[in-house]
Amino acid sequence: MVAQSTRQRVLNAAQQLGYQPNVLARSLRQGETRTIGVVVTDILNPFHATLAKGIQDAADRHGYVAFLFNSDEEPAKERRALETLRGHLPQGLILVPTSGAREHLKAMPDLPVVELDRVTGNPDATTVTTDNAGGGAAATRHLIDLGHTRIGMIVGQQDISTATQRHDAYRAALEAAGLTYDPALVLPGNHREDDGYRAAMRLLSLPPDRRPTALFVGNNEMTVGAVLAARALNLHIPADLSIVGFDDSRWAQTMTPPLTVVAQPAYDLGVQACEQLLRLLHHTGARTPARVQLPTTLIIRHSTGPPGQPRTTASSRDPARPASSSHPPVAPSAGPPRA
Amino acid sequence: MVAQSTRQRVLNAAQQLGYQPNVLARSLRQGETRTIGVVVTDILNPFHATLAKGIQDAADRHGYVAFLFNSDEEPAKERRALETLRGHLPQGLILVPTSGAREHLKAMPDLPVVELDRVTGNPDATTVTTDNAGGGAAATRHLIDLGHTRIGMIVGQQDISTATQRHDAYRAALEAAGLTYDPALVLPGNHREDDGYRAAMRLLSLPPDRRPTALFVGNNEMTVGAVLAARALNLHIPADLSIVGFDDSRWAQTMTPPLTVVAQPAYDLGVQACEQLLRLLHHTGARTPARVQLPTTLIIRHSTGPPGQPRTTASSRDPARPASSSHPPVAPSAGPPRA
DNA sequence: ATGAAAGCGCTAACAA
DNA sequence: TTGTTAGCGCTTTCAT
Repeated sequence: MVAQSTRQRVLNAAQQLGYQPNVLARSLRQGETRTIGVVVTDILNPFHATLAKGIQDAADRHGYVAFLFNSDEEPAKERRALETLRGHLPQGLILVPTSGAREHLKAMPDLPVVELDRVTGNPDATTVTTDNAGGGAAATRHLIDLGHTRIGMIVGQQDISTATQRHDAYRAALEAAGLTYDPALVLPGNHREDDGYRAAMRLLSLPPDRRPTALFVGNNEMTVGAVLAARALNLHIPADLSIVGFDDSRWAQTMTPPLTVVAQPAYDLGVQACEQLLRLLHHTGARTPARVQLPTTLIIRHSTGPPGQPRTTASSRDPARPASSSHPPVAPSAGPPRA
Repeated sequence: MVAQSTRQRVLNAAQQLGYQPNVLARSLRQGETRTIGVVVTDILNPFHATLAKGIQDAADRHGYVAFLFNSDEEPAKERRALETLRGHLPQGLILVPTSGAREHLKAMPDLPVVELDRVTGNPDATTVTTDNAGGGAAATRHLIDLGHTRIGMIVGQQDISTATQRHDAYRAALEAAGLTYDPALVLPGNHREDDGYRAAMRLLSLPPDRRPTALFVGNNEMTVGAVLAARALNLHIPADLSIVGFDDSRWAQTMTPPLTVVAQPAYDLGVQACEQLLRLLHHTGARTPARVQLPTTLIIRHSTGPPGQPRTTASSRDPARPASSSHPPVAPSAGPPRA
């Protein structure tokens, strides 16, 4: 409520002096920081980095700033991150939960929370996830359709919702096809590359008549390990072993052979999570919690094929084959939007 | 200065009530936020994600929290990030600068800044970088020693210090070996995968007698593009084309064939940057600015070898070769510390 | 349309 | 050792 000219002069002066309002004082006064907290499980994992980018971009569009923390898959670190975050009075929280999350969240009862990718099981929570059941089923059916009957799975920790959902879908798909679910072919891992490596080594070292001819691996990092294990055992993909991974990545697109995967829309997951959180903040109407679920897509590349003949040792045949002519050239991999 | 028992009781009560000091009020009062700002160029690039992790881990150890932003390689976004950051009164800043950074930093003259990986050229700046000159020279010499005489380079933007340093070292190494520097074999790119793809496509489409037999690619993302371009042209690595990349990664370790690279200690760079910044904050003595430079390592894998015979079309020979036996199995790739 | 004053939650300084 | 007070920079309210 000032004359235009005065307004302009003040604004100019502010500009000149490089005045920047003190966000802290403002936040303290009005009790709103325009800040949201984000805790992902592993920022070095491209899937999580992409989630984070989606969140930050969306938050920025709405005038919020997102503070990003890392739990490194460790409940204790998650707890620390949440405590640190809390001191900064975020107006909401987006969390890829560890197994300790449900407990930790009790300490911050009034904070709007969106659970992203995984879910703590809290029935009141707003969640943004992917269709893990559909993805797990599609992957397993794809292998069944190719003729595999001994399909192994490397599965994440059973206290993580995505891992159990993918595992349940795998089991259901097997049984729906009349195949028996063999617990000996299912090995757990803690979501990291070397977990996948170790699990695959064990599964692939079974005697030939019991060794799986195909592997469904429950997350992107463990898939890398599984592929390396197959290489170390000199098993040819897909002739000796078919592999389906979960979550697409440039690595999956460009490895030889390009990997068949269940793709998840990571960037959109992040954007959705942020949008849901902002909805929570604004429509403070306590209606039924939102559950957003985004679809997965089975992308069939060249790491899956019909099963080969069982043989006594893996390296006993394997005729020389050209490395690059077995599949078409690959164009530059598409990433999430960058601009 | 309270009796022990009282102290305990108060602490307990605080715990019970879930009391958490209000960081904003505290910061406002004491004028120190225990916060540092971090702006990297591309959080989706594993190199930058690793820098960020090193910084965050180090900051955490010292009781600081690091707020992470993204400039997406765009000066305008960098400016926005810095403005946002400034409002939150960080006590210092770690920046992987874009070309606009020098200008942007003028708006925040009293903020201690560490320039990370790249350098704006400000002589007063504290910097933490790698030995780009040494790395570029080692890569080039390696190719020369293998017998290559037409060595191309895909180089980053010339207003980015790392790009010019690597390029200058390449040129100097060529000339030191008595080879002529051919500008037609040097193509610029904007640090992204598709820039590398396009540049490599152009270089590799030169007539056979002028086409480079080896490529030194100036950063990790563009190297991916270059490899895919070689595949698209059905050029065999290393028989038809040797490639050396800059910056190691899991992708480089596990692609076929495993990539020869100049490795940089990304995680340590982040840690060092944070430590230097904290040193600036505490030893406020305005002595000569620190310049930390970490070494690079040439890791010779299987994407480099002696040049083949020039041929008219790339796909005219290429006898079938076993894909997996030409190099030893690869163990799970080592990453930076996670715990 | 403008000015004055109170107070957000904390801590540093001082007084008792 | 304990209690009181002022003030960080801002916004909101109320009075002019």
